[in-house]
Amino acid sequence: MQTIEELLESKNIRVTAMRLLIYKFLAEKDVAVTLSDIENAFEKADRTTLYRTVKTFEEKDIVHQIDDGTGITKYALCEKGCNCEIETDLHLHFHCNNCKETVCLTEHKIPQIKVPDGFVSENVNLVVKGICDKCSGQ
Amino acid sequence: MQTIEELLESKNIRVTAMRLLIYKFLAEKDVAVTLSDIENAFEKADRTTLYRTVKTFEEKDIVHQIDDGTGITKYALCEKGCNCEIETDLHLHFHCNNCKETVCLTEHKIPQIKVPDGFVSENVNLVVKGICDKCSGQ
DNA sequence: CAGTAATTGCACTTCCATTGCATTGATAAT
DNA sequence: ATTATCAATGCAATGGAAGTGCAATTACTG
Repeated sequence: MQTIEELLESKNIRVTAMRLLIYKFLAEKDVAVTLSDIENAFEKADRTTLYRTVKTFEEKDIVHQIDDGTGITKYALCEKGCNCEIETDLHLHFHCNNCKETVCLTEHKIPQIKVPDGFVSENVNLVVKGICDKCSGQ
Repeated sequence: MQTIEELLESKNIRVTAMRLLIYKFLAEKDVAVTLSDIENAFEKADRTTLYRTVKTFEEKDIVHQIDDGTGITKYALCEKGCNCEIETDLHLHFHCNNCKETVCLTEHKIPQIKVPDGFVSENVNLVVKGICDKCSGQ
């Protein structure tokens, strides 16, 4: 169990107040968030700073980007089971058509996808849309 | 074998010169196109008209929208094997990291994706990225 | 404590998607 | 045929998100 400071240092990222706050914000959310979500949570901070902080996290494999088809990029913390740098170890994402939230289904790996001869698969993005557990279970 | 006019009429869309031209343009492309692509092909026409024409086609299941992760919406004609209105009959899309083009792999159906209890799957979007046949086969 | 490099904030730009409104064009009724 | 009606088109403008340049600030190094 390492602290956030230790995590950032291990990735060669300077520890700043802003980064700690943004990391904590992401850590306490169990859904993927947009830049606007972060912006609303930190109205004092500048959009650009938030944008670049998230980009830095992304480069260092602290968060991963999610394209859930809404047209707005979302971000979520990479967790223990999420080896984003390994392209074959991608989990799927679920987008709820009801509450519009997107979650990582980390435990559900993407099955091997066959592509026609001549095509070389390097990466797979799989988004399942439907009704999430919170919205269906009432 | 029906004409384009008959197709449009069967979908209750008025046959106009613009729509015929745009349909033909889409029909002769074997890759998904952006609105800008269409715009470049029809410089005389207004962007809005092209936009709304494609939207109309989309509503009537003549074209389907593709989100290949580039952030730019692409469109492709629904073909015989493409029953877009039937959610369980979705094919996958392939985006080439080399030539940046996106194609529909209509013959490759998406395998059944299991989701956790409580989640209800209604729709699946699968984009495979890599190198396409044209770019790999030289 | 000074010097260097990275981080932050502000202003701006670009690109795509989308809408309002006036005008043109096509269908239906007289 | 002529007009009335409604859809389609074109023009202008807006909005949202992503991204960049530069100056000011903050954090590390010696």
